[in-house]
Amino acid sequence: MARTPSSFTQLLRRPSSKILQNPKQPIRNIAHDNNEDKPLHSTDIVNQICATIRSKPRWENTLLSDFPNLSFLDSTLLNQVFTHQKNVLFSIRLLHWLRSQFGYSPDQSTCCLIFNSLVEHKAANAAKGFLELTKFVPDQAGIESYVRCLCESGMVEDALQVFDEMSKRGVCPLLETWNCVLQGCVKDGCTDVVWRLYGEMMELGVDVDVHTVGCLIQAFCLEKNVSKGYELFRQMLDDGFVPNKVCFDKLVFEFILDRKYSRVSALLHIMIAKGVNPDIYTYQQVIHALCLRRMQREGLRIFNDLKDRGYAPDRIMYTTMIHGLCKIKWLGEARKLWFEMIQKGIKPNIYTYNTLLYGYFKIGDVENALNLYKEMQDKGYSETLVAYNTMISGLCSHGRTTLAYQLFNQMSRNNVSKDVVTYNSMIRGFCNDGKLTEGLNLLRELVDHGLQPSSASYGPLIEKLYEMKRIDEVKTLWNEMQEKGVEPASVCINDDVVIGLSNEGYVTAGIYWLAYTVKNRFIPRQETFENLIGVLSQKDMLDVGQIALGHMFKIGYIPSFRLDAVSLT
DNA sequence: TTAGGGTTAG
Repeated sequence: MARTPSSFTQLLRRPSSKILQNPKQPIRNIAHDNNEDKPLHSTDIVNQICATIRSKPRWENTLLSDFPNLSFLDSTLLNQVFTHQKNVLFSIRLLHWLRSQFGYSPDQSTCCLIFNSLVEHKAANAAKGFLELTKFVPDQAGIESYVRCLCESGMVEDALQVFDEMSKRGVCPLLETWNCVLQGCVKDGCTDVVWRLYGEMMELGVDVDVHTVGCLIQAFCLEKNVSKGYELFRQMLDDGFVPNKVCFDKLVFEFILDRKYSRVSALLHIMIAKGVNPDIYTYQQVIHALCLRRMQREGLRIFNDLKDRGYAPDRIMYTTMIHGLCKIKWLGEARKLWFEMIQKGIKPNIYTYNTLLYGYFKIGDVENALNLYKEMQDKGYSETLVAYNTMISGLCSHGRTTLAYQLFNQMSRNNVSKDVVTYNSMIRGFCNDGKLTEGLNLLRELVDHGLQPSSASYGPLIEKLYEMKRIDEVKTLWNEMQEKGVEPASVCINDDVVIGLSNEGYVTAGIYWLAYTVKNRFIPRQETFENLIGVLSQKDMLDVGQIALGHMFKIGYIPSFRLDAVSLT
């Protein structure tokens, strides 16, 4: 059985022609869906009204004069117009126009017609707005379609609200609807809701199916409880069911993250045996997971192997591989793939550009990064949150704080909202430049904007203030951090500063750090532990010292000092 | 022809 990542492609056969194509289908544009179905009770007038609405951009200004003798409140006529008018967004516009012109409010049958059409066309937002506007109450089937429509459009919170109301009224939804909501929750990463809903299903005695269990497997994967997910997966197979392909892919991904390569091989074998062939989605996940585990070399081998076997990597596959290579600073290989994809006719998109931009900064090639950013500006890719964040962080890492701050200020002018990453990057930049006041101001601004600060918001400021011996200010910041429940992640908060603060009498810092370390079972340096225990011992905080010592033993560190010397026994 | 996959700090 294959057990190493690079042998994962051994089972591959040449892909069928459909796999060679980009599997993404173009999204149907409802704004151009002009199927000329015959109206139910066809009249020329209906056709003319619809044609006018479709062809005149500002028909609202002329519709009355275009049809001077028409009674726009004739409900038979309106129903025909709404039926014939296939473009749901135009229907909504017409509805608003009729309201403002004549105070029109649609009757039950018209509401039903428009609402069903909106839901059918997956216009979730418009459907929501329509319900709010008209106070229309759809029938049971309508509500269920609406819930599914909301889920499929990613509006899971709205869907849950309607869904929960439905259960409160004692109505048991269709299995299809349950599954759709479960899937939506999985997509949103809300596993707690998945378990709650599944519990309700059990209580109501709903017969679940492959899709339901598929969602549970995915939920286990999301919670990093892959062994539980796999158990359920095996159980399904034993019962004679074949789980969704997504489950296979997610399990493969998680097993690679867990470095359980024999499990991955087993899964790939099962897939083929069950007629669920691994495809570029599967291998994209394989490469992504390998790169996350710093196994880019293996990932690249698989990537090339796939090409040799006739698979055509798509844009996402290229982006994933390029990103992996950028992360380990293999910019030469990354650029090779960048040009290769262009040569194959795949244009880099906003993700690919951001990735390469990150790569240039990673190796400190600011010049090429700036050139690429110019290209992004030309393509209209530059004014997004991630592009700005990549630029600001990259520029700050290489001493170009002033330019970074210019971009930072440009964001508000261009109506791009900043997030905690934007602020943290800029704070770090200012601190590196010794511009503490500016950094502190940004921390205030971050909080004022209602964003939740993280340890990376405080870390650089605390470190710099400590370096400058402004201990009182450090204490204030530390307290604020603790009050906001921000954990002192070791990548952001320097251990030596924590111990130093404890040593200077501010033991709170050490205790908070210790609680975080023990809770998350982190493995800090032995030296940090010993220093902390030393401080605690001097301060007669033996109980806390015991906790530190206990955790230290658990990790496997053997204290280099004599225990009786710190009077902890 | 179900959809599912990719980008930013420390």
